[in-house]
Amino acid sequence: MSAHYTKMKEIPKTYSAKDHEDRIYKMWEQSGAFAPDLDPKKKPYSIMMPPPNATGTLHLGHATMLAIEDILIRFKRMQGFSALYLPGTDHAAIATQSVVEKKLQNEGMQNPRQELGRKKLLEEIRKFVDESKSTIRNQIRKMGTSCDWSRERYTFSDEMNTAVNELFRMMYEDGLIYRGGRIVNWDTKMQTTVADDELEYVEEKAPFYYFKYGPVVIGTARPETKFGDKVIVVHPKDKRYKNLIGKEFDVEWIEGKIRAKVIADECIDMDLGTGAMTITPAHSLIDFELSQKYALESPQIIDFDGKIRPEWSKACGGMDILAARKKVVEILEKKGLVDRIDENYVHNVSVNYRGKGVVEPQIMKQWFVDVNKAVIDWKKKKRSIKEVLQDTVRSKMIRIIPDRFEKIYFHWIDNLRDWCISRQIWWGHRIPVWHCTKCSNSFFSPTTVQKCKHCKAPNISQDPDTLDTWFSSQLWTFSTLGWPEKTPDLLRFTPSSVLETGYDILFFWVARMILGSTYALRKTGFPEEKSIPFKDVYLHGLIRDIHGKKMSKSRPETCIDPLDMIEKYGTDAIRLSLVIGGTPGNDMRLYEEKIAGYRNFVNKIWNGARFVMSSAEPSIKKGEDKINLKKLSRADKWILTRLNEIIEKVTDQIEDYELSDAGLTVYDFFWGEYCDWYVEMSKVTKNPAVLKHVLKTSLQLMHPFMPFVTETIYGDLCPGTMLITEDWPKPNPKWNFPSESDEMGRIMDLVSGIRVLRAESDVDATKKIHAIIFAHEDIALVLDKAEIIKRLANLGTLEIFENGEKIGKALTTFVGDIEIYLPLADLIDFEAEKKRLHKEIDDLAKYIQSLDHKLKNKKFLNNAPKEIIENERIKFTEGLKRLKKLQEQLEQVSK
RNA sequence: GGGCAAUUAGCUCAGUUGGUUAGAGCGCACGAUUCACAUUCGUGAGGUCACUGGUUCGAAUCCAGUAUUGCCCACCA
Repeated sequence: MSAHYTKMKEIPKTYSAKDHEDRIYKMWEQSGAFAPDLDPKKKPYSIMMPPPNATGTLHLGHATMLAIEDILIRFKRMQGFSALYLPGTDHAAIATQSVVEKKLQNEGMQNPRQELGRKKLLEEIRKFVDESKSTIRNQIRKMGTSCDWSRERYTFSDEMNTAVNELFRMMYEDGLIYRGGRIVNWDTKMQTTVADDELEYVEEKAPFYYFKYGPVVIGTARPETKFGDKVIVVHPKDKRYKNLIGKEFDVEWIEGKIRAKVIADECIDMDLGTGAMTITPAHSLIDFELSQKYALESPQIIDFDGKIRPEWSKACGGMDILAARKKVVEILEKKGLVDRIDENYVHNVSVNYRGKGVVEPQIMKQWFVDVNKAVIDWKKKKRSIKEVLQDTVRSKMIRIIPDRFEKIYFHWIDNLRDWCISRQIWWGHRIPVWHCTKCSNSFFSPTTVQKCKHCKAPNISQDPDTLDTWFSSQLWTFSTLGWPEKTPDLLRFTPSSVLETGYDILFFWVARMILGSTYALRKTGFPEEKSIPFKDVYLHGLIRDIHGKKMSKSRPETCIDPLDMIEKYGTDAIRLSLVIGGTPGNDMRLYEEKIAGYRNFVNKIWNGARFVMSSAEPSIKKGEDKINLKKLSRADKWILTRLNEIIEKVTDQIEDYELSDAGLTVYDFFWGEYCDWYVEMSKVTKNPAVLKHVLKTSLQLMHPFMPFVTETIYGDLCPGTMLITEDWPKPNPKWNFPSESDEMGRIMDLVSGIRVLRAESDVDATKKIHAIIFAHEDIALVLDKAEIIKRLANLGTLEIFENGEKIGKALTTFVGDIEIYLPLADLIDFEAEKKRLHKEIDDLAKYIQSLDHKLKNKKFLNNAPKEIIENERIKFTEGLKRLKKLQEQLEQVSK
């Protein structure tokens, strides 16, 4: 028993991820490998991690994001970049406050806001965030994320608050931020406004009512908003109503007589409903815009709790929307004003995507960011936010991957309205503006003030509202680096190299970062190309279940928890299954069998390494894997040539963000070429230096994808070094042996040929049979590799000749010119073999015929490129050769 | 209503600028435990590339249209 064998027994047969991952992660973290090397000669590469909610837990979206980002950062770090991967968490304003309020309600509180007051509720939330923050941090670590924890940031830290206030000041003084009474989306449940793109629509079937309103019939799904309607709008070209336009009259309505007038506007769709509508300016966007246009009143009908204001109706005052709707219809019915009711009307109800509270349009004083005011110095002109948003992408300063999202992005900008940034919740950055009740002026101040800036009176109070969470998120890429101070980190790492996130967040966040970054950095002296937040945007798809459906908590059987999967299969396996098979911007299906499949690959690597390290000195001593060019066998030359090709291919694929392909490239190479062939050949004759070198290089190539298993093995293979900080492999120009590679290709085909013959006959698979080869030109090659052929094809004896008489009573095949015979006389079912040959000859004949047809087609010969024609000719002659051999075989068998 | 994506083997997906006798993994079938690995190895069956036209010497690939599925945006008085 050799010493190597003893060593092998010490290594477990299967790789147990759990036994290594935490230890390896700790080693990386403590070594300082996650922090960027600040050597000024190194080029910067940076990724700002999209911050998960501080109170959240890791889900598949995070896991995908972390896997992709970590692959990129590890790759760049190994390539020698000064690679910064900055982690952080988000205070997630509305989401977090609603979670804590709900929690307090479950603990018995009726209305936490009222009962606790602002200060105490904020304390509660802060406590909750502090307690739960470590959960997500540890889960990020579990994914193997190589981010620099010493630079961790939080969107609601004091530093971040300084940055938010500074941005607010700049925008406020530029007149970009203004306060105005406008129609906003009011969430009656959370008691706050929400932005336009935070709305979600739920389809609902509701009756659609037609009411007689004076001389016209109007249609509506919302009778409860109609108390104060006194303007009828029709299309100016509508013949039905032409003579009514401009007229006034009394109409009988819900609460008695109303003086109504008729106006005309182009915005009316004549084909919709009756072509006439009354307007409710306070609770509909279009109606509001009309009321602005024609200077109409806009009285509030529904209050902020979603109830009818009492002054409108004795019967309905204080009622909920649905109850009031019923009541109004009842009243109108009694008055005989209901024309008809369509019961099958389907419309969309707006809800807040956070918490799903019903959203009502309301007119309120809110803070807005003007997207049309030209204030940014951009390419020698003052430009608006909208213009800059468009230019950064149109001019390719920012590249969106996949590029089809650029169109979606432009479309979004075209429809962009001023951004409502104030929220009526407490958990968030407070609006740094003070109002004076005496002179009714407002002014900016980030700190507490005692007196009004204008009239010096002490009657001042801070604006009660907080900022939309995306207002602070828009600063993420540069406030994390110290802005507004010009820190070395900021100067070095901005713009980020790539922003990686899900496509569902393109508008919420990606667009707003472009907005915030270009504005703030241009204002503080950065040139245009340094003011963008990132150069590339990589958008990953959503993870779905095996049927392509969204994973949903209501169907737990379809849900995959990444942490469970890590526990069961290891982090490397889950990382691979989230990356392989996915392309940017496309959703991907995930199921447990897939993860198990990649776990098998992880184990394959483990065992490949186990073999190599047990069959040679287990570790590589310094310089020992230097390859001696003079001592290379054909097999060595083949695998080294392939390795060179693989290095080049994988590098290109990762550079091009083709991560799935890159992963598959190393997978196929390691398993299908290195293990299946080279390692098997090494069991006959081995070159330990090459064996180890290819293993070592493969580990380097696979490391970004599967950091744990590769680092674990590397630790044994190259003691004293850490894979995470190793150099990314480069192809070695000396290892280019195309002719030996071709030769080995023929040897492998030959082995496969024999295997096929064996499998087709009823020969016991374990039986060591005899084979005869006529190798012709390849005689030296086949003689050289005879032992390998014997072993891989499981032959007992092998005779090799340059040439010879065709052998009867044998199974035969050929590879190129090489003839192979398995003289198994009594074991062969010659009838079956004849049948097989007939079929093969028939298929081949058809194929040759089609080629012949093609090669006789003058149009083909005139139009196709030379190489293609040449190729077809080769295929044709090869086919003929093969056909001839098959026919000879058939003759032999038939004898 | 507008737009985007997908449609290839039983399942999940590849298929580079048009030129392969259309591939992989899983699953299935048959066979294999001599010392890296049964989380393994070998072999195989299985496809009118959704449909209809068109462009071309040549189409899974390009164009037009249709169908199915999913998503996004807008509107819904």
